Amino acid sequence: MRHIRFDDDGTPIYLQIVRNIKAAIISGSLRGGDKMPSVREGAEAYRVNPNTMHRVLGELEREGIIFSTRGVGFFVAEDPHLVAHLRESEAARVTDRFLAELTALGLGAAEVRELVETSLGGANHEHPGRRGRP
Amino acid sequence: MRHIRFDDDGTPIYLQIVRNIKAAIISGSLRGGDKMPSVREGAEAYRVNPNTMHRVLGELEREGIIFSTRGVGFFVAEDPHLVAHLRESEAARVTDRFLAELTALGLGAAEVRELVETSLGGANHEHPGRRGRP
Amino acid sequence: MRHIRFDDDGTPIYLQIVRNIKAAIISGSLRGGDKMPSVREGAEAYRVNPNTMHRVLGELEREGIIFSTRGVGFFVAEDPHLVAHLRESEAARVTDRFLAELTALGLGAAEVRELVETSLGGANHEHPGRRGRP
Amino acid sequence: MRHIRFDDDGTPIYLQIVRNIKAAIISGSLRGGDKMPSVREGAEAYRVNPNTMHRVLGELEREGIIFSTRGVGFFVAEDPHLVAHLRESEAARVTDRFLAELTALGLGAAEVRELVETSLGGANHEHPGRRGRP
DNA sequence: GTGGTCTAGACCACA
DNA sequence: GTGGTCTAGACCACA
Repeated sequence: MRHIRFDDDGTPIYLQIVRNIKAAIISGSLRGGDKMPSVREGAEAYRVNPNTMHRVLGELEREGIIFSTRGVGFFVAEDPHLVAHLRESEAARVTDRFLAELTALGLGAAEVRELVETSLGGANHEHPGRRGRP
Repeated sequence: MRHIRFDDDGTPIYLQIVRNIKAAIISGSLRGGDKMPSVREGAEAYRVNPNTMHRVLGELEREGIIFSTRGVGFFVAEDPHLVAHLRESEAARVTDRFLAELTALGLGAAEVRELVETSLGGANHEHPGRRGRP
Repeated sequence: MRHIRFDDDGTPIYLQIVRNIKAAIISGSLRGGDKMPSVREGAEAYRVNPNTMHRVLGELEREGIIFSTRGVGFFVAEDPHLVAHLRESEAARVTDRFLAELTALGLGAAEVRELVETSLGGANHEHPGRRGRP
Repeated sequence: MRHIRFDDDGTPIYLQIVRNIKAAIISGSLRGGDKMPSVREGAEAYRVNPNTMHRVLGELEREGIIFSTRGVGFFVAEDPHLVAHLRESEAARVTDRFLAELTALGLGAAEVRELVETSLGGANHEHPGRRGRP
């Protein structure tokens, strides 16, 4: 019998770590100016090869999320809009995956809207402080 | 430094396999009346312990998706609405997770709708054969 | 000569324990909201493996009779109709087994009724407090 | 914590074996005139002490179900009514236990009758060949 | 063979 | 601590 490989959803490890670090910034547990763990520390923490960790930091630097100071290390960028930008791009990524999954199940736009409205109706997903006046 | 375990998203393996099998039924690669792989075969295929595979099949049986005949094997139920029911419940699960993720990012209902509409507009997510006439 | 295994009546241990716990709830020695013994304590008390005890508690949870709070323990559900429901389902189970046994002995409906009436007449099986006034 | 002993329903082993042998006679797998296994064989088969097996055969002899011929062994009695008598006494025993269990659950005579009628109605428990004329 | 039960023992997340 | 998951491996009944 054929061996079925399980898909962790297939995302390469280095991108999973990238996302994990972005989540840490969005949640505020990592802030502008904070020093990142060194390649060696990060590799140990995530149990990956140092090369993989290097790739992670390189990708984050390429996206302008962190920057390096030679001989010192990597630091989180001090851009005041960093969190907002990360939030937006994560939201877009999550939404794209959501629509891809529903499409794979054979649903169309109308059914997607219906599902979203039903779920929105069930719980209060309104962001606090943005509700209309009483 | 603490070791961070990477997150397969944390879902237990047995539930991932359960979902995988449901997907096979939704996609039609597994049909009503089909014999499931035996506990031992499935365990080998998914590279898990037979106990874990048994748990998977037990869970599917509990949900009425498959049934077992002792000494013979497990079979997919022949309920004509099985695929429709699975599709619905999977869609609901995916939608709930989607809204939970966006809420965690701090988005409200209006922003969710906007994201969905933008993504729906971007690509053609209409189910083939369900579009209105021109 | 073949070794005959004696029959605990063949019921798996985990189901015997499940029934035992239901009896404790029906009899009132276990009440809504009560904390159940932990998996490890129960395993020791019933002299079974923790896995088996976990299966017992899992089955009771699946039936809605108890619920678990991670890191805290299992508790008896606080459903006001719990005892009545358990009593009914146990009575039905006992009755089904009774009729199956008599049928296996070759008895028909008329003979079953006769046996029941004879036995009811012999002893006082009337529930206390439900008899008519003198 | 106190150790809970499980009850196999408490019946002594020798009586369980006695019942088992009676069932074999009722079912016809043991017939009038058949030779019983020797004490030593029976002890091995049921995995009990020879003393226990001796007690079993003694009890069956006392009830007139088997008889012994010195130096030869035990044989099933050739009484033409043996099966009918065994059937009746087993039916009475089963019925008594049934009523005891329902009484323990707090049910009265009316509820017992209702349960029996409901269960009799559900399946066809009529003995074949005893149904009324068409 | 196939499913079903059980023990032994490890490791994890959560509180 | 407590529940939850998983592996390893044994033994059983049923067909």
